[in-house]
Amino acid sequence: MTQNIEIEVKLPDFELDLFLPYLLTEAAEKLSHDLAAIYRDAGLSTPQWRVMVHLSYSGQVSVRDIERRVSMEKSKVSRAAARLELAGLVAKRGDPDDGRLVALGLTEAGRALMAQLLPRAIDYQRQLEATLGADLPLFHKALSRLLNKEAPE
Amino acid sequence: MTQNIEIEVKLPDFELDLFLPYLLTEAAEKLSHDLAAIYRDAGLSTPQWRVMVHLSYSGQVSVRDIERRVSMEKSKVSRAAARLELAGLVAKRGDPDDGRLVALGLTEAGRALMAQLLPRAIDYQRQLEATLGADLPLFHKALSRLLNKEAPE
DNA sequence: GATTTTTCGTTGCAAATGCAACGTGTTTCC
DNA sequence: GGAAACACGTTGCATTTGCAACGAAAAATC
Repeated sequence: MTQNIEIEVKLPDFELDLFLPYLLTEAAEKLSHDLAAIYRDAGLSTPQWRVMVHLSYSGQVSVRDIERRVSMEKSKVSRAAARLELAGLVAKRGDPDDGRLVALGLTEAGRALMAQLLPRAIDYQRQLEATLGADLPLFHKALSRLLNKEAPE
Repeated sequence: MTQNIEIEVKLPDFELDLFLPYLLTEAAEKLSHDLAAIYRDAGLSTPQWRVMVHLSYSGQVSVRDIERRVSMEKSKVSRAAARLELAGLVAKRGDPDDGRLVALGLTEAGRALMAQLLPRAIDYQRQLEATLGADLPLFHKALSRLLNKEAPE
């Protein structure tokens, strides 16, 4: 007859406050949330904002280009672009050379909107850089190391 | 009679690759994605994982506690907890002192699972720390500065 | 040059999300 | 002690999301 022994499994110590995936997520969500105040009044969602930003400093661009550059699902890009077109901020044409591609570009209204929003985003970036001060280059270096690190296993 | 002059709105230069909200989001998503490989096989979603982690180093805890501590919507916590209970990983009791509160805690099965998963998460953290090397303390400092920075406006 | 493969963008669908509203229980205030 | 205000956790609902599947178009293969 075996005894019924209650074994309390011992868990390793774990400091959530030092856990980098958690910390980074927190920081990213905070910055994105604060930034969103800039474009939300203009009726833009976050995916729409990202598309607009990309179109602001690129010329004619396909959905696939944005997908790769901003790492957004192509369906997300597609839907964001559709709404931006409805709002008159983005023009969507077929690429004359390749019938599969769509050529996205800002309309004049889109450029006018971004001419208002981008300076505010740049200003926010300046504030963040000021917050980091002299540590900024090192912070960038650290981020790019994390981004380029290959996945484990 | 006014001339119809096409004015191309000039947009300010904008380097997405240096934009901190974007960079942080990228890095956070990458780390979270890589980490998810550890708990996804166990059938845990990300919200469920977060709840499990919190319960691993706290005792009996209410939904509100988790909401505040891990900054997850209470509905998200509630639904994650409901599924964890169904899976037998979490026990949900009413708090005897306060009838509104729910007392969440790991079951033995839950502790056993986390005893498997936590070391792997800790190992992943060690890899990240190794990647950052001597810059780790400064990186932490930078992150906490960004997190504590008050929102503009 | 016809056929198979691949690429691109959209859409259908199931699941997840955020928010408000609700029921229940507790605290506050008179 | 009763009424109003508040806190907690769940649920309903509209919206968003990710993924797979699809049709159209181009590339690759033979």
